[in-house]
Amino acid sequence: MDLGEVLRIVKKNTSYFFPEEEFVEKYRAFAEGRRGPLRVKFGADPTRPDLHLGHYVSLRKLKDLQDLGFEIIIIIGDFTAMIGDPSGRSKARPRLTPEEVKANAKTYFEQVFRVLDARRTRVEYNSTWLSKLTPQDIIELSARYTVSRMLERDDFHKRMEAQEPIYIHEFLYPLFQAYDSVHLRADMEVGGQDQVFNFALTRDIQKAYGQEPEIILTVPLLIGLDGVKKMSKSENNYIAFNDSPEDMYGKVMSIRDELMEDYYRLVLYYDEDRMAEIRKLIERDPLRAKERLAYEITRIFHGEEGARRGREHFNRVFRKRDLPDDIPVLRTDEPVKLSEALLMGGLVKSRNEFRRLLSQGSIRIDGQKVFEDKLIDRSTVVRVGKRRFLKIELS
RNA sequence: GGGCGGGUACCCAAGCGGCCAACGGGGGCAGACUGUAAAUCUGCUGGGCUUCGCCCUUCGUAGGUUCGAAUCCUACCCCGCCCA
Repeated sequence: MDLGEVLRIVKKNTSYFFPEEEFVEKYRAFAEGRRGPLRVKFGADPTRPDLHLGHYVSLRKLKDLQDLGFEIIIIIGDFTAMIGDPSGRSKARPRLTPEEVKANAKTYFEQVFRVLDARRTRVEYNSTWLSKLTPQDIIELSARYTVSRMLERDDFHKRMEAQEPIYIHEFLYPLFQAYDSVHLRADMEVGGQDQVFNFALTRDIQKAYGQEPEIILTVPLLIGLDGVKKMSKSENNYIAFNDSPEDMYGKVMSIRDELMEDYYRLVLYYDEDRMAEIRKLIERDPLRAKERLAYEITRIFHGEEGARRGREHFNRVFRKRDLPDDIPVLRTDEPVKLSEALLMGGLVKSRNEFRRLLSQGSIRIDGQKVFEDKLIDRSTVVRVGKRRFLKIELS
């Protein structure tokens, strides 16, 4: 494969790729057999094993690199998880026990290896080397960077201005992450756009340890379901790998129209020719464009069959306002009040919530709105709002 | 260590003796509309109830003053800023 083609693949959908000359040099050496494959580092956060489409953007990129013959190294940050990445956050995360880390890592890999080839992927836990660092080592490491440079980082800067606390150990996060790269002699690191600071710092640290600095490759952040913030678990605006086909399809349908283009490009990975086509479709027939997007994305994770199921469910439940084919059932042997049934079925959290919904006309029995707490004395289907259902079976 | 400011519901943030379950915004939920769980508009958003009124719990923690406190006092815990 010629260099131009390699660069085209590597640079596709990146927000930041730097420095290109260093990459070219390393790649040439690799292609000419003067060195082994480039070691590409990717950090995983074991506190949140539930992967979502935002992660998919990075993983898809890694897949390309893997297919170019590079060595993909996934770092399970079990040690750094005790600190918590300060990126975009204001609170430290809780510490995890080794057992929790192990369990999380397992679910994590189940998801990652739907995209990457497990046999060709190396996995490392950073506690392996970080827990062996002595206080002297840590002093040595932290002596390579200054406080003011650390404070340049956007997150810290904002927190300073907002007069929010910054704890000293939070400075250690980027330093330890950098040390991972030193330990592995990483040639390249992949991550989201929000990792640019950490990666840049890593380059400096590597140089300070007399190593060649890693090449930085970041992918754009995917905007989440709220249409504003980046997709993340803590914002609860994400589409997870493990969402059911119905949820996945529905969630994609719920993104705002303006986001479709991003999703086509970053998630479906369409190239420029197809994007031109898609832009026209979005313009002409946004609903069809979104249906296609929802179908294609669901298909990645659930196959053709799952995508069809998701679409079918959506059209039935939301467009036609019919009942889904899979409704939770509450069995009872004597008549119950509607409020009791919904409480037991978990459709409402409290009686007060029930009363509110009732007065707003959100509760339907067999399709008919009800406004009082009726006694249910026959088998029936209750719908709360658009999305909550309960079948009550009286025996 | 000293001085000052601050800790309010899921988040941000008003309130500063009774009209406070507590303004406003965000988020969430719901209704209308629609091309969808888009957009837009509207309502609701601690719990319980014998439901248009009542009871319980909540304003960092623990006590106290008062007929009555998120609002005043005391102690303690925590955060920010400045000085050292």
